Amino acid sequence: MTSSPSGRRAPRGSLSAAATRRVERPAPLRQAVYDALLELIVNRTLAPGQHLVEAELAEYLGVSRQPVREALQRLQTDGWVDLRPAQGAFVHTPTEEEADQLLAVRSVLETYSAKLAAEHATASDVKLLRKLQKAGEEALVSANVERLVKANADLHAAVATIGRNKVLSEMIGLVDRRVRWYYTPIARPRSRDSWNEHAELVAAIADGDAERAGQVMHDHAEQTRQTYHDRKTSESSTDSD
Amino acid sequence: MTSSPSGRRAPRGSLSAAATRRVERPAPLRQAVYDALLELIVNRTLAPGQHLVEAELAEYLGVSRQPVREALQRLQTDGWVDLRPAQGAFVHTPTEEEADQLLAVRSVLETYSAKLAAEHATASDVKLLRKLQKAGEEALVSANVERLVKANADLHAAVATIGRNKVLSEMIGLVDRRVRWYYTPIARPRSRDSWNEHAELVAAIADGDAERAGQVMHDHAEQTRQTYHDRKTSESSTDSD
DNA sequence: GAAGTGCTTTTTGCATACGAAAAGCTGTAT
DNA sequence: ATACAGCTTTTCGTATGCAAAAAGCACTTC
Repeated sequence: MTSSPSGRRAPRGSLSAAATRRVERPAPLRQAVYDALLELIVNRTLAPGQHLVEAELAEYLGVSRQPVREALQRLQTDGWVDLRPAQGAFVHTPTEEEADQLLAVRSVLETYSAKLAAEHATASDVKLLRKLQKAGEEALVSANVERLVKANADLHAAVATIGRNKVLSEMIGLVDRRVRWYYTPIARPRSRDSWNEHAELVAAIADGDAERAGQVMHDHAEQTRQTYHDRKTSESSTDSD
Repeated sequence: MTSSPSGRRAPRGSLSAAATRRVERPAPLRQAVYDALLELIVNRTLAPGQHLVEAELAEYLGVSRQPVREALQRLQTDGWVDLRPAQGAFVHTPTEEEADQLLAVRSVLETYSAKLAAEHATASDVKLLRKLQKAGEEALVSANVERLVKANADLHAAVATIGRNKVLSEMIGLVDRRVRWYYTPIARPRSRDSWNEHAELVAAIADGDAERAGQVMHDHAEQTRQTYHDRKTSESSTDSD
């Protein structure tokens, strides 16, 4: 589709090695803005419900309103901000109901993803999973929440990738990021159990046992969901920050 | 058109009846453009792979490039066009692989949706489903492909809505629309069986039998997927349009 | 003192303008 | 005749400008 050896591109001379690496694209500004804003939202610099004024963001980021607008629109379709017709963008405020719905969908998608992974995993795939598992265990020991969250995300992403279904991977990526956004503040308690379950999952995938992998992932996801609810319940009284 | 005799907006007095109906919003232009372009893509006026030039679309639709750009970006995140960094938008060309992946994801999501529907369905929900089922059967008799496709979409959308999971509903909406885009040209053959399966599904939901509803929906989706593959296989020789 | 009304300010939505990159074309040299 | 190089044209990406709508504020009135 893209590469025709003697085709229109490939200006002059024969380049071989550099062919694989896509020419350094000008880096679309809107993408950078999107990433920057997403980061600000995820790390709570921009609080839920906050009104985002295009001009302010533009000045803060040193760009014009245009790329900011475009980034905000994508942020909307991805569920990070709400774009009210003539009022602008507001950081999305997650409701308990929505969080639960996301966790439910995540459970379903991840379960299927685990099954696919078990069916497709090669030796090197398993090797990668074991490496990520190890990284997770180490992060667990270091008690570094941020590292732990990242390790968790990496493992799940790897499983999705191994499943060889790009559509599914992308969806899981979207859902997981939002779940993590809601969930990060309470990610600590369940870490030990969580990584034990991960180990089981990796084992099932290594065995190529799709049914078991699916079952383990399902239980894992439901555990996470349960933990979220427990937290929420005990939350009603504690009024931190 | 939006004229309210005593002022543009009810300030904070006591209005009761009109409170439910949101004041007619100015209808964001980008949304209209999005809908228009999506329509053009779905009905093949804009062919897969075609290069969409912003200026052309803008002139054709009688607007400036700005709303067109914004619409194109949303179309990208929804998977309808590919936005190449410095080259513009191209109507997405669905590959067989991607179609299958979408059908697989759809199967998983719809199965869960059916389970939820069975758990949540009220008497009036069932009534609605039966009405939609009837509409589908009638469309089947009329042999009107377009009507049939719409009836099918309506039923599935209704099931999703009854499941009371908005996140899931939206996802199903996105996936289904794309599946239908790929699938419409070959929607005919399986209609009869398809609606028999629908009837079974509605019955299971009416019984509140989540397990059975899920099973029926799963089989239904997999049948669709199978049909797609069969078509594709017999397609290699026939070279229509 | 409270409520309503009109005005001002702010902010979005859309349009236009300009610079830069990419693609295509033409001319020339081998 | 072919291939390369430079130029031209097209089209995107970003910035800026302008009008309309919404929110906020102060004033007036009861």
